[in-house]
Amino acid sequence: MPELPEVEIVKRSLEKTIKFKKIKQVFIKNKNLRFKIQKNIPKKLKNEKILRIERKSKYLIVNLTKSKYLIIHFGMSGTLHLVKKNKKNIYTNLSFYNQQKLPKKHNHVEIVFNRLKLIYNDPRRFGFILLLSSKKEFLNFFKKLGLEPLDNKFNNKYLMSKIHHRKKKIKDILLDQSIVSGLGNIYVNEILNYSRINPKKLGFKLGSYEIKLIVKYSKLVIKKAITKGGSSIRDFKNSKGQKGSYQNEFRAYNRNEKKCINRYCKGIIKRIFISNRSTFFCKKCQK
DNA sequence: CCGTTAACCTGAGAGC
DNA sequence: TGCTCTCAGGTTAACG
Repeated sequence: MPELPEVEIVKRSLEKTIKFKKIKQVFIKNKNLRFKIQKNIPKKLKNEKILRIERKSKYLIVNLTKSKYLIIHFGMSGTLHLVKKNKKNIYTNLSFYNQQKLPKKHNHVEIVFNRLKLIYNDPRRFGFILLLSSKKEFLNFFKKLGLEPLDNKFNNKYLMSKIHHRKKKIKDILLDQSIVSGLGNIYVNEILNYSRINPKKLGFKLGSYEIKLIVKYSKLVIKKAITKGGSSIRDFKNSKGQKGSYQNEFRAYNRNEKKCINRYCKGIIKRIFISNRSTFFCKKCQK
């Protein structure tokens, strides 16, 4: 579900709430996520202190003492929730998805602190939680990831080198985490609309000017999305509490049959499918 | 090596 | 009300 900006928001929230806290206990209610949760996690995490919270593309990284890294990936439907203890389960929304009513049967993991509980909830179970126990394991796990859009090294030259020989559609290329990491379906749709590039266009057909636009707007869109607290979709009804607002800025995603917002363009956004994923674009200006 | 497709899951919403 | 169908913010194994 969450792409880079949403995970970044969760990361920042966790920094304010659980950083430097000591883990008292960990419960695994259901180990069957995308990967089976290692049995020894509760034992290994007990009494560990949280030193740092980091994020790498769409992965959340909880850095513990003794070079332990708890990796959380949210898949399509994973969210984290903080529960204040003792009082009758009052939820503090950290995920920015406003799940006021927490469907408890999908609470798979609970990390208990002194007065707080951190809960991993994931109906579809495409996400996972993994413990890496050394810097070496850590580096190995992430070695295949491409640069993130906001990395200074993510520039025209880098992207050109990754794209110029590819026969895949540019949308599929941008979703490939080994090329650019952190983008997902929403933001790729947005970036291509800003760049006025047809998502079906093949990589090797893109000119250097188009590559330049993609680099520019990848940075712009991701930056703005973080500023806006990410995108919260499909839960608009629950309007209390904090929630992201980038969904109000969408130009393409979820805007089937609506007017293209690009300047001087009066085209209509259409929905098509590319690699089985909803794709929104304007035929008139995205060439 | 490359590109494409199906598969992994549950729930919400639409249409009948 | 209930049934069936489609779709959902992701990733990757397997195939040609």
